[in-house]
Amino acid sequence: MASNKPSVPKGTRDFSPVEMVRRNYIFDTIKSVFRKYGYQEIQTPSMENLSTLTGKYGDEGDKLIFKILNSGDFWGEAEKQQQKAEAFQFSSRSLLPVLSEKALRYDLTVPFARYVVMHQNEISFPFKRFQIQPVWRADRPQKGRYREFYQCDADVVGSESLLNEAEFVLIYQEALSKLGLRDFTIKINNRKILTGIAEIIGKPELIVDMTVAIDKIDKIGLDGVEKELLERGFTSGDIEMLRPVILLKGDNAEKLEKLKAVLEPTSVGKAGIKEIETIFDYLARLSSSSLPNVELDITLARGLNYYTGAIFEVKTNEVAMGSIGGGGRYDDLTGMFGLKGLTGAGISFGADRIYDVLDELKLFPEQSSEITKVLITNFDQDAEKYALPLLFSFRNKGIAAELYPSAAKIKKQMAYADSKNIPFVLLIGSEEIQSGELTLKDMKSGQQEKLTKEELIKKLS
RNA sequence: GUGGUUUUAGCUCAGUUGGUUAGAGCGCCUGAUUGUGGUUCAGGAGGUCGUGGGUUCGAGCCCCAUAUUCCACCCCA
Repeated sequence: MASNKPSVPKGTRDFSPVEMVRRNYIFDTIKSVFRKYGYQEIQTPSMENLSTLTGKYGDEGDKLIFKILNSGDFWGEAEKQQQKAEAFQFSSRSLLPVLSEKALRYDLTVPFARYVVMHQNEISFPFKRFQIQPVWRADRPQKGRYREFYQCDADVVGSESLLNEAEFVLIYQEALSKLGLRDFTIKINNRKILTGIAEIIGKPELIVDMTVAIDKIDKIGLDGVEKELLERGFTSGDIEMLRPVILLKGDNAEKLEKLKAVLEPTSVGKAGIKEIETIFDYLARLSSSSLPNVELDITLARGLNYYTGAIFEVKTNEVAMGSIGGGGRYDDLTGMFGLKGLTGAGISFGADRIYDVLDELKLFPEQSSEITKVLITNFDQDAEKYALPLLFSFRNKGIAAELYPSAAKIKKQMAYADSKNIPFVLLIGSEEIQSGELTLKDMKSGQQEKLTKEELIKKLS
C-alpha cells in the first residue's frame, strides 16, 4: 500500500472551473440582494473555541461538531491531569477538553453572536450583517447534505421591529426569483403560536416534543404524527385538541381567523398572531404584488432551540430537496455570551442545495464559461516577440487575452481555444508580421479577417 | 449514531453458474492537414477490477474487514 489513491474526506468536494463560475453566480446574486437591503459583509474564522460552540445546538447538534485535535503532546497532558487530580478519570467526557479546545464552525449564527459581543463597542445598532462562508457538520452525507457546505446568512441584531422579518421574506423572494426559481414556498410560523397551543393543551413543558412531532406532518402524515405524539407523552385527549390546529386549512387570512379563535385564552398565542399579522401588513405595503408563495404553516417548527418569534423555512416545489433556506427571530442569542437584552433575527440560504436545484432544473445561464476574449497563437520565437507588446496593449484596454505559452502546433492551439470557449483567435505568422495586418478568426462563425492593431482593439473592446 | 446500497479505463457504464489475454460509448493522443478548432476518416495509448485479508487448481464474480457513493431514519442547509 505504498501509493494510496488520492481522495477527499467523506462529504467534501472539489469545485472545478465550471462549478466555480456557477457557485459564484449564486453567491453574487444573493450578495447583491443582501446589500440592497442594507446588510454589510463580515467574515469570522473557520474555527472557534470549542466552548463557544458547545451547548448551542442541542445534544444532537453538539455531536455533529467537528473537533480539532490539540497540537503538541496531548497524551502527556492527559496523564499530567490525572497526576494532579486523583479524581480525574479517563473518559471521553473528561478527556475532551484536554484533547480538543477548538472546533470547526457549525453555523454562522453562533459565531456572529460571539462577534457582536466581542465588538459591541464598535457596532452601532441596529447592526445588519451578512456572511457567506463554509460550515462543517460531522453528519452522514446524503442527497443535498454535505459535511462541508456554504451558508449565506443575513442577520440583524438590536432591532425588534417586525419590518426586519417582512424584509427577510422579500429578500428570499427576490434572490430566489433572480436565480430563476419559480415555484417555491416561503413558510412562516411563530414560536409564540406554538407556545400558545402547548399552553392550551396544558402541556407547555412538552412544546419541543410537540413541535418536533407536528413538523413531520408532510412526511409521515397525520397518523404518524399522532403516533409520535403519544410516544412523546401526549394523551389521546390532547391529540383531539391538537388535530384541528394541525389540519388547519385555507389561505393565510382564513388560517389566522381560525387560529385567533383557538388561541384567544393565551396571551402569548395572541401575541404570535399579532406578529404574523404585522408582518403580512408590512409585506402588503412593501411589494407591488401579493406574494402568493408566502404561506403561514402552523406545522413548521425547525429544530434550533433559540428561535423565540418568527420562524422561516423555504422549500422548492420543483425538485425533491430538503429546505433551501431557514431562519427566524431569537430574542436573546448574545445572552449566552454575557450580553443580555439584545434581540436578533436572521435568515440563511443553503447555497449547495440551491446549486443542486438549479443544476437539476438546468437554470444556470449559459454564457458564463467564457472568460478569455482572445487567444494569440504562438508560431515561433519571432512571432512571440511580436505578440508580447500587443498582449500588453490588449490587457491595458481591459481585454482578457492570452498568448499560447509555447510554439505548439496550431491545431493544438486552436483546440485549446475551442475547449476554453475563447471566442477569437489571433494568428500572427511571418506574413502578418511583415504586413502589420493580423488575422483574426471568429471561432463561432469560422470567418477570418485581416486587421491592424488599432482595429483589433476596437473590435475586441 | 441505526439500516440498506454503490465502487470495473479520464467520464458514463457492460461483464453469463467462478474458467485463457476484462469490453463498449464518449473523452484523450497521433496521423490524413509541417498556418486553422468544433464535422469526417484511419490508427493508438490508457485498467493494482476501491483497499486489505480469506476460500479455490483458478476470483471482477464467493466470504470477512475497511474506505467510499447514494438512499432512508435521527437531525438538518
